[in-house]
Parts: sequence; C-alpha cells; structure tokens
Amino acid sequence: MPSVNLPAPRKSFRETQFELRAEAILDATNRLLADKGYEAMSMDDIAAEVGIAKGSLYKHFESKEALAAAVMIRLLDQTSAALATISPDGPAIERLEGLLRWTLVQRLSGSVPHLPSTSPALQQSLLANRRYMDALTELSDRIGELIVRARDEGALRPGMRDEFVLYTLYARTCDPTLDYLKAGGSMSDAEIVDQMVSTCFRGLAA
Amino acid sequence: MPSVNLPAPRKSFRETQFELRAEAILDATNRLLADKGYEAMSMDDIAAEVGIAKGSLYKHFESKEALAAAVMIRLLDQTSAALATISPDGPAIERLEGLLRWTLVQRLSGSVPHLPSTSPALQQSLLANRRYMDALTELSDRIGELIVRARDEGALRPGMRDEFVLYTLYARTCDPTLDYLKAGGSMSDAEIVDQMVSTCFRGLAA
DNA sequence: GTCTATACTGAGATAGAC
DNA sequence: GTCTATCTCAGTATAGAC
Repeated sequence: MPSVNLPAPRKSFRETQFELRAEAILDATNRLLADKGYEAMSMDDIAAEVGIAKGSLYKHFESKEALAAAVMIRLLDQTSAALATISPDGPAIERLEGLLRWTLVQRLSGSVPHLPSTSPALQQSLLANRRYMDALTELSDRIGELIVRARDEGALRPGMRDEFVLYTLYARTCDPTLDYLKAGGSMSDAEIVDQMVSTCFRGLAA
Repeated sequence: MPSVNLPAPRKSFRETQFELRAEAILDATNRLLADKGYEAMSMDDIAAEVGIAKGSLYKHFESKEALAAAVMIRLLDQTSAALATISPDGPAIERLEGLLRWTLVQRLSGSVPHLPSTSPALQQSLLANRRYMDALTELSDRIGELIVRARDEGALRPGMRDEFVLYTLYARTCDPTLDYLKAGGSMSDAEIVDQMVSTCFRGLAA
C-alpha cells in the first residue's frame, strides 16, 4: 500500500445498484421497525416491503440482527451529523434542546427511536456490536460535552449527574408519549414536539 | 338468586391451594416480564421459575396473553389502591408526585412497567382485553381528576392538555432511564427515584 | 390437576437452479 | 444476485396417562 489516501475508485453501475438496493432495504426495515417493533417484524415482511425475495436479503445483510443494527448505526451517524448543524454558536442548553426537537421530528416522520428500549433481544445484540457501540459512544461523547458546558453556563438544575442528564435525553427521544399523542390525534405534530421539549427541560409543575 | 350479597363461602383447602399456586405463577411471570420482556419470555421459562410443568400453566391461564394480562391487571389494581393512600389530604400535585415515586420504587424492586410499551404484540392484545381496559380506565380516571385539581390549584405549567400530562406520567413509570441508571450502578436507588421525580416535575433546566 | 410427550405453527436461515 | 423451495428450531398449545 503506497498511500492511504487513494481517491475513491469510480463505482461501476453494478456496485451503485447494489448500494441503492441496500439503502432501500434499510429504509424498509426502518419503517417496519418503527411500526411493529423488532420481534414482530419478520424477514418476510421486509422482503415484501422492499419487493424482493427473502433469500436475497441475506446477500446484503447476514442476519436479522445485523440488518437492524445497520439501521440503528445509520440513525446514530445521521444524528451526530445533525447535531453539528444545530445552533452551532448558541449556548449549550439551546443545542441540547434543538437536538431533542430534531429527534422528535424525525420520529414523527417515521424514524425508529434512538434507543432499542422496546426490544430486550435487540438491545442485547446491539451491545455486542462493535460498530454500533462506536457510533453510540461518538454521539454520547458529543452530547456529554454539551452537558458539561451547559452546567458551566449555569443552565442546568444543580445536583444532576452527567449520566443522568444523558440517559434522560436519550429516553425522551424514544418516549412512548409521542406515539400515544400521535395516535390520539387531538394534537398537531408541532404541538406534540413543543410540549414534549418544554416539559423535558422545564417540567410539568408551574 | 334471592340475594346478591351472600357471604363469601368458606374456601376448601384445595381451592386455597389452587389460588396460591395462581399467585405464584403471577409472581414468576412478573419477574420474567420485568427481566426479559414479553416475547423473550417463554412458557417454559415461567414453568421452570414456578417449578411446575408447562402443561399445568394452562390449567390456570388459558394462554400466554391471558397470563400477561392478569399480571398487568393485578398491577393496575394495586396502583389504584396505593393511590388512595398517598397523601390523601395533600394538594393534588403532591399526590401525583407521590404516585410517580411509588411506581418507580415498585419498578426498582422488580415490578413490571405500567405500560406495555416494550412489546407491541402485548400492547395490541391488552387493548382487546376488557378487564385490562377497565382497570386502566379506572386508574386513569382517578389520575385525571388529580390533574384537573392540580391545574385548578395553579400547580401545573399552563398550556398542557390533560391527556398530555396523563401520558407523560404513564411514560415516566416505564422510563428506561431507570434501568440504565440501575445497571450503571453509580447512583443509589433513592437517588435515582429522587432525580427522576424532580426532573419530571421541574425539568432539566435551571 | 399434574405430569410427559407431541402436534402444529411461524420464522430465521440456507440450498441450489438460473 | 435473485428466485423458489426447504431445513431447522423454538415456542405455544394440547392429548392422554395417572
């Protein structure tokens, strides 16, 4: 290997098609995962949603677990990227609020929750997945920095540990309140997001 | 039927034994449900935990769904009963806070979460279960009254709908933050409960 | 009513033709 | 690489002896 920074080789038509298909599979899996949850989602369902045969799925992803992990990793990477663009020069607390807002909007538009808290089985397998854990650590580190800065800026209620704040934010991104309110139908999407974000940061009490 | 208020007949030894066994099954199911979740919990697991044969389970409960529903109904009934004893003469907001505190303590000591949000399959079947829905409605009505009173007393942040507050409280009782903090091991049970309750009512922000 | 043994089904994964 | 067909296994539920 003479150099580690070779220009990316031009991809053949075949390769491009293959990657597009993989993306389509991830999109379909994301929809089903958000809709039915991990255990209730079968490989047959995914194949039908994509419009290919079940066997073909295994040419792209070696197992159901690997496929779900790929969806979660893509989501975490997208979230890290989004975080960089959210009020980059604002106070830390504003960036945290913006991030929560962004994730709730994503979920309302059909994204899977950030934490696999709805499936102990999936959760277990993700903990053993190196690439997933790396992506999670990367995002958590960035959020962790914001938490420290927000505390330094006096924007956090005193007495809370960093990990408590971090877990609380993650938990809000997969809060079932969102699903119940959405299903109830009496609140608009914007209203749901506004109230969930302000309740997270300012609480239920007056 | 000459009277609707006959004294309860004395139960035979056999009947008592039967009911004790049923309770033991519910306890075991509760443990497994809290530990592994609905789908990962097999009837084999339950039978082993109780120490009886799998076939015998079906003499007590007609299906896995019915068994899980029985656990949830028992929990909701216990919660309604507990609510009656929590600061019965205090302000409504204090009663709501006490209820959340009580449910979190229950979960830390091994109870299943109040909402089946971890299993779409179970959730679906519970919605079709008459006795479960009755118990849920009963509890929700009592909480709903407290929410209205708390608002009248000026204790709630303005602009939130009743159903938003209700769902938020239910969601906090099954918040995965609790599991992560418990697993992390760096906070005591009391600390976890205190911080989760105050964050729910007073928020993350200063 | 409890046990052992078994029927039946759904679903993840693989084989082999094209 | 995609298809159809199949293997395998776990897990719910039931049958039948005692």
